[in-house]
Amino acid sequence: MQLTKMGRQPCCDKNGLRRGPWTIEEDHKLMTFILNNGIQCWRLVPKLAGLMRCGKSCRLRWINYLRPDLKRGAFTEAEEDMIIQLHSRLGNRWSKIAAQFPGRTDNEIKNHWNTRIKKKMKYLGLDPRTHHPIEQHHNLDPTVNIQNDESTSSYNTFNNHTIKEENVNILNDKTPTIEDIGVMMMSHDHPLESCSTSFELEFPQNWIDSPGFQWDAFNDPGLGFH
DNA sequence: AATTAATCCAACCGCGAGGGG
DNA sequence: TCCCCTCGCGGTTGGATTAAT
Repeated sequence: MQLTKMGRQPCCDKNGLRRGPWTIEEDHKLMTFILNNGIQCWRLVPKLAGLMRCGKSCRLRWINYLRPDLKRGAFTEAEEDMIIQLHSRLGNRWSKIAAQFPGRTDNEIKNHWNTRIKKKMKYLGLDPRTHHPIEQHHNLDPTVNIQNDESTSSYNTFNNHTIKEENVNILNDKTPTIEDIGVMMMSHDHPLESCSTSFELEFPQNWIDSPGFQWDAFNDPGLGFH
């Protein structure tokens, strides 16, 4: 890759710019600036907000942590099921997947996939990339694994679901992929809408408590927080 | 209590897409 | 058409935390 010829510059001028974890003060500066001014150009944001960060870092911090519409907390089983379904169709297109989950970030979903769901699928004998069984002799026996299996907490995603009668045909025809299982569960009891009803705003308490913070600012139509 | 291993997740990096001059 | 720039995406890293020994 010939960066100099193509003119692509490093994301930031390394000299004098801070990296690493954000401080409360930095968060507050960035938040205040965006609330008051919106976002026109990320490259200008740190300069105008008085931050010694590159625009890219500011953008990431805003999107993954400061955005007021972020839904925090653990993923629900329904969300996990939906992620698996979407991943089987979209692959590692995390932003596309995240678009189906209001309040979740692509980074959050990606991390959850890499740390939890992948392990769960491997444990079930499924290839996380293809969503198909890894080896034939490790076939998932749906009648055993989908029903309650108290001995393995890794099966939780499937534990609390029963299978519709018509779906038994699917299981009889072939070894189900995790996508099949997801379809069965979605058709049964977990419409995605149920995930968002528990939507909850949880801001970093430290700067909510700080002087000058006003929830009213989020009503600014220019910011699109509705 | 100390050390090591495992896990989690925020943040960084490199790259491609796309737009403007 | 080419060059430059910004933005956004996906992969990866590394520090903090937790669990195990």
